[in-house]
Amino acid sequence: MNAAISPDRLKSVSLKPVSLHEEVAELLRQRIFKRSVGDLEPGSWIDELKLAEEYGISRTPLREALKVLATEGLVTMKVRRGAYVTEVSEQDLTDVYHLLSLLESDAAGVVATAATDAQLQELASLHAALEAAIDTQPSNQEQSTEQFFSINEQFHMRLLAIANNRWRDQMVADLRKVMKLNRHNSLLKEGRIAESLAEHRVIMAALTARDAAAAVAAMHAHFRNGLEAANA
Amino acid sequence: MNAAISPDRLKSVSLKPVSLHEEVAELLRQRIFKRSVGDLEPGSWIDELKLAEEYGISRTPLREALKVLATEGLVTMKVRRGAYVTEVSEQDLTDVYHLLSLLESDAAGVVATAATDAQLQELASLHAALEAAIDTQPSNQEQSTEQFFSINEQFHMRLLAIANNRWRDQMVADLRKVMKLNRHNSLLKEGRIAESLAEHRVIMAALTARDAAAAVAAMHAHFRNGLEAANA
DNA sequence: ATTCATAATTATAAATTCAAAACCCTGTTA
DNA sequence: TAACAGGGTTTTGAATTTATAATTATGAAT
Repeated sequence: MNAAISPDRLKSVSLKPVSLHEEVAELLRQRIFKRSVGDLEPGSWIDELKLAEEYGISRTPLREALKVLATEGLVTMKVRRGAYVTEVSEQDLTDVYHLLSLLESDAAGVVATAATDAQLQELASLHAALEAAIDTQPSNQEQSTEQFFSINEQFHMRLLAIANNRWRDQMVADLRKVMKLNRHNSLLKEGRIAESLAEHRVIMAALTARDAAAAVAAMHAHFRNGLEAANA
Repeated sequence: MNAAISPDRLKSVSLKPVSLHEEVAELLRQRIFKRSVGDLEPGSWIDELKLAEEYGISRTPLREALKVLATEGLVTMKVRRGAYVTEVSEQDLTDVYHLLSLLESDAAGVVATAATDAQLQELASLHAALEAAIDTQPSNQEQSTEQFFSINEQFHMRLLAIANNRWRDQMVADLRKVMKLNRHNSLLKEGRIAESLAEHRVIMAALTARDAAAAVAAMHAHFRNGLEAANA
């Protein structure tokens, strides 16, 4: 199932070494997000001994990883009772989505105000790529959709990066993780691609016009529509 | 200096037991916030061995606590190099304050829209207490100021609670911790009490009128003024 | 004298061991 | 039959030990 972590992981996997507990945290995140039945389901108890054995490590780094995940909100720790995968209610999802919308909309406003022309150009390029991904009508529509999702994510990421507030970036990253705990985790449903593209056009226009208020409003609308689609 | 943690801490301190690493995390937070010279100053390396000895515990729970603080942003961990107290730049402070403002303003909007009449009444009571704390002109002005700060904090806390989004609460709590890393950590400067009170009046009026947009704007203004005072 | 190599020291990371709390099962009793 | 007591097992929490990376110190060579 899950291979043990190889001893030479550090050199083979990445240039800069990462501590074992962080690596384990990432592995656990992925398993939690998968939500496969019988394996780290929401609400389920996390068997430290079993996991440590699976990964071929001791309980120490595993427990450290669990504490990191707990601070991120992915697992919940009960004293003397161990760790449980956090259950996210519909209310939680709505709350988290609300905050994501708030943070990203604000970021859009900041970008409209403070971005350099070169940075706006970058976003414009990404937006153009987004348009292009749909414009083309390939026989393989799936690939086109996939590309759209990918570029869409890049656009949002780039926007946040340009807004240049590492604390917000961290918060958005954590909130997105929580969203992923849910089964309908996609922030962008299929079938909404055309609408989404139109919304992006409005956002881009507001940014280009350096109209902060409009950019905030456009991003808000983009998120609002996304939520409605997700709940449908 | 710092007394060792007594063995019977659990029963004596609180009803529900709390794990050692959480207790240590809280102690470390306080020490970091104190910013006394020579003791956990920003940027300084954290000596695990020394701290563990001071507290009379092993390195294991201490290291777990450090990982929690790292996720909160209070300390920074470098692989194979240990933990360092996070240095917050002026830029960081501005960024964090911006987010606090954003989150609390949004909360005000939510409260204006969704709070029950009883909840609004609660806030009104707190606001009245705030007015009263100033109205009285005691010979001891210090006590009055102290009371004002205390009630002010209660008001903001209650507002967040009523907005009822535990994820936002968590984020605000974390951001406030970061703000406390700074020397000018007060979100509310003395000498601004009269102005602050006036701003609160505007906020309260908007809430009572159930005017979400006005509440958001009023809270934003409240924070904007607070920042200017802090930078002065 | 400065630089590079290497040995010794120090500190972090992880594994292992130990202690104690919670859970579970069985048997007894009301 | 249900509830409770008690013992054994499991599992968490913390301490201790071990391994390894990084730093410092030492010394040799250019």
